[in-house]
Amino acid sequence: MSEKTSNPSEAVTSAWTSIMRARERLLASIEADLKAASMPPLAWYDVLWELARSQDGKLRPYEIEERTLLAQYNLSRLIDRLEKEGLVRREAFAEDGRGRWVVMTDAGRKLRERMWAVYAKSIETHIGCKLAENEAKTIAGLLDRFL
Amino acid sequence: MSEKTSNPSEAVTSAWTSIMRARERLLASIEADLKAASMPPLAWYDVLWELARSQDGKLRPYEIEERTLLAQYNLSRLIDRLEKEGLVRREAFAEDGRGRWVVMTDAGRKLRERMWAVYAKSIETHIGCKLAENEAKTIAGLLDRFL
DNA sequence: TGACGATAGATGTAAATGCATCTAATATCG
DNA sequence: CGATATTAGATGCATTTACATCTATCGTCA
Repeated sequence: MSEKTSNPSEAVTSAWTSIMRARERLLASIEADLKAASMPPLAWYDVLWELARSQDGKLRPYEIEERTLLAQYNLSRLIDRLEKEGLVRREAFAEDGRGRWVVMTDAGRKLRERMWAVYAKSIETHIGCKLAENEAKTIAGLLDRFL
Repeated sequence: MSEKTSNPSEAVTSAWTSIMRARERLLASIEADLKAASMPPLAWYDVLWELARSQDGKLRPYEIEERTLLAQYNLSRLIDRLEKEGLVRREAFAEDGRGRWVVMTDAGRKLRERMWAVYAKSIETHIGCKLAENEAKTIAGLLDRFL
């Protein structure tokens, strides 16, 4: 009859708060490193990275949306900013008049690489240094259960 | 001589992206549940919870800041909103003219409890259901290394 | 075909956030 | 003591985000 859901255990609750806090702390550290290197925010990297790893350096907005988990309206405006900086450009999508391509420019590729140099070091410093290989795998394995 | 930091391993990088994505997804689900129940955002809960668990139901802003990882200027304005809703009130801190107390009101206590009913169920549904007890402990243990 | 609902993406407006800076009070140290 | 530095917290302003809605196009089905 009743939609009974038992309350979360102590361990589950503290797993959740650990996820929130770890992410908060780590993101702040990494963003700080990027900023210290005069780089744009991490969200820019995420989009550029999805484009870089795609087949032709171009994706539809909705594809980027799926891969980055950005909200549609946020992505739309993020693309505006990237475009304004010359890192991507929008092109028509012939097969569907509603669609667009987001195409990475050379400047976009270059910036992504420069960002990765900083970002990679930052990941290693803040995360890699504190985890054994198998621990990192454990984290990824368990957390991917939520995707 | 050189500040050599080796690049992060595949496993470390994917641990990081897993943290980001899991948090993103879970937070979105939980916030959606709260909103569906006409409740304020999770950040309100975090502050109210810190107040509720404190000795006298009151804390200094900087204490809340430390415990929630909110930025000082964000917290200051969040307290504005809470105060406007009658959930907390600011009081003078006698021992230091610069300081303030943030005092939880009865309405604040009540709301926190109502929020917890929703929040707890949400945690259990989205997280608890997908983790064994020892897995939850593993996550918390590993992620707390970053705090 | 043509009406209708669904989908891709953009956008106006309000709210929240980030950044820099400000005020007021306290601590430090010559 | 008095000048200076530091700390707690607030705030003006620009940027970003959330929410709702809009436009344009497409797919479906009578």
